[in-house]
Amino acid sequence: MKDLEVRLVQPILTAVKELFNADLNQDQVSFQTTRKEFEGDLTLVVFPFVRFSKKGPEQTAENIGKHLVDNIGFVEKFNVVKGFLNLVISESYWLDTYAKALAADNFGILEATEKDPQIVVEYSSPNTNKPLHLGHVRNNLLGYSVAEIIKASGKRVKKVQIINDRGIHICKSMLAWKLYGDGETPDSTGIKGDHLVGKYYVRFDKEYKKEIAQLLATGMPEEEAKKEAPLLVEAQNMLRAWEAKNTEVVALWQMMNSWVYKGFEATYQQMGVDFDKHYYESETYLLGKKYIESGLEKELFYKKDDGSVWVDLTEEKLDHKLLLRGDGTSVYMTQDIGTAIQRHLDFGFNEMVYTVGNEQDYHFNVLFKILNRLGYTWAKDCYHLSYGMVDLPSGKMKSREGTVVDADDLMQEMISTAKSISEELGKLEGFNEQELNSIYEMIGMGALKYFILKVDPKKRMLFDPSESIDFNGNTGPFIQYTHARICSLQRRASDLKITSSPESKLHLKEKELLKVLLRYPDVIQESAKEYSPAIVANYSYDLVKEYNQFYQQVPIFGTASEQDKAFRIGLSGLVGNVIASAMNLLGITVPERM
RNA sequence: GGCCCCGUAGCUCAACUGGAUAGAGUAUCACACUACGAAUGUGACGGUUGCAGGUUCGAAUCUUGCCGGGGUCACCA
Repeated sequence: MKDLEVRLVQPILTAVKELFNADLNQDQVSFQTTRKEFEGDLTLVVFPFVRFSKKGPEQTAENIGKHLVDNIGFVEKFNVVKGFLNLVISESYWLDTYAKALAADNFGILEATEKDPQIVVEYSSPNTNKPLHLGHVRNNLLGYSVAEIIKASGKRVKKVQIINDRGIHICKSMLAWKLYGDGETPDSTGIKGDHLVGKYYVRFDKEYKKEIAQLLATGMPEEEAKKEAPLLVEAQNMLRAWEAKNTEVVALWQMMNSWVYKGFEATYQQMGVDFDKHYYESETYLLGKKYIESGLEKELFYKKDDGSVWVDLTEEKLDHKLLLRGDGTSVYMTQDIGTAIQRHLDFGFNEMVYTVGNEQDYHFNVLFKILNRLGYTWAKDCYHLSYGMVDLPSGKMKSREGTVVDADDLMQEMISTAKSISEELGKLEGFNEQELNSIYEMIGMGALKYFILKVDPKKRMLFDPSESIDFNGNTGPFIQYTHARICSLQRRASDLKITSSPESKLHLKEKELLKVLLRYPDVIQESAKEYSPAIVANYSYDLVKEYNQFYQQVPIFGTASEQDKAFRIGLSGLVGNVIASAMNLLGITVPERM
């Protein structure tokens, strides 16, 4: 469609010039796809021209329409409804475009070369003190998928994450394990490493609360009790010992983190996400300091009497923000400044995308402003892909109240639900155990991924575990099912020795389908531009729906002529390829049978 | 309280960035399997796009004010 628009803009500008003697620029030309109830393929909105033509909208549209038909070969005819000029594009245009799509190796996907822009996409970035939960699932799926979509739009992409492997949170787990752990390990207990460490994080909180209660009973004020509780003091000591590189503490830290990494690796693998480079906070947390200090010398920042360093962003309508503590240690912002600069040194990126929840909108707003103030012109090329929280029917997820949905549990539950539904439907006969399991996994994970990715990232969304595996309607399994059916069709066609061919006449239903199909390249570009996998997801559903209608109404192996059969098989095959390709961008695998 | 995001059918989500009669699914009801896979398709029902103004040929979309929901304003990350 974009292709059509590009080819029409100039002729339209010329038409306006010749007919009404007005010079317009191409921004004033706006198209939309013709609504189904009208005849036509592309619609030009003529309202903007009315003031130049000094005629009514209908008359203006008539004039332009006639001019286009007379001058452009592929504009066959037109009709006018109010101020809308509906253009009918010639059949040969559609067939040519279709033939090109069919001949393309990977229709809609652009391969990046060394000359194309380099994009860094950060996502996941977990803490190492507890396992991943539903919120991380949305983060990972979004980040991975956006990276894949940007890649498909013809740019180079590096996927990175920063692992928050140090700090008070991991010390809490370490301390609790040391005190109450009895030497438990993932091997000795059979518990996944991240879950085991998470278990001691919870244990810490429990014991800590007990201590606070005891202190309160002695009459100590609550504020003080929270700070003075022996466990917390000891955890803080541990953090200091870690920073001082105490060998015992560092060894414990390394051991427990290694458990967590192994656990995360399994979760990432199940989710189907991966990374090109990991950054560790333990290695980067000191990086930002020198940049703050040099900024201080240039008087971009200021120092308070207690020695803390601040930036005044009131001119940018933001607040004052702390950059270095009074004791000279760094804060979250300091590290992010350092890491951003480091990444630019590593990759020389043209753009960097941070996939982080919208509770950090303010943080990233400030971060980019500071980078800009430090003189990094690429600060404007940093983008915060901010996504909304995932709600449960029971309300908000709260770790304290135990209403957190664990990522591993969730994925297993989706897969086993896929299994029970499939068994109930009595599908899937003639597969062996291994094949069955692989199909259940594809379906369960497909349902989960699609359910999350079809929603506009910036919107808060509701996740209902019981309703998420709906296999009807706008769902992953519905799309997978259509793909499996198309594969079946192709197998049969091959048995019947029908080869696909683009040579045919376009019947109405085929043309409708073709129009949707040929939008795919534009959809990828738009989705990449908007950082929204939802655009690809919703498009896939449109395509599948259109195909199912086509399938229901148009016989493929029946009474059709040989030529029509060949055409329909070719068309179906391309639909199948586009579905597989689009799902692949979302990290969803499509089975050939299910 | 200041700032930011969100509010669309009973429910879950769309709407090509200002365009035609706001669309899908789900739920409810009614149809269609001797069929290329019914995990499907067709139809009915369902709306003052939170409310009230403004901008213009035209507003769910831009703007102002209210109402409701969430987030954020840490020497936490």
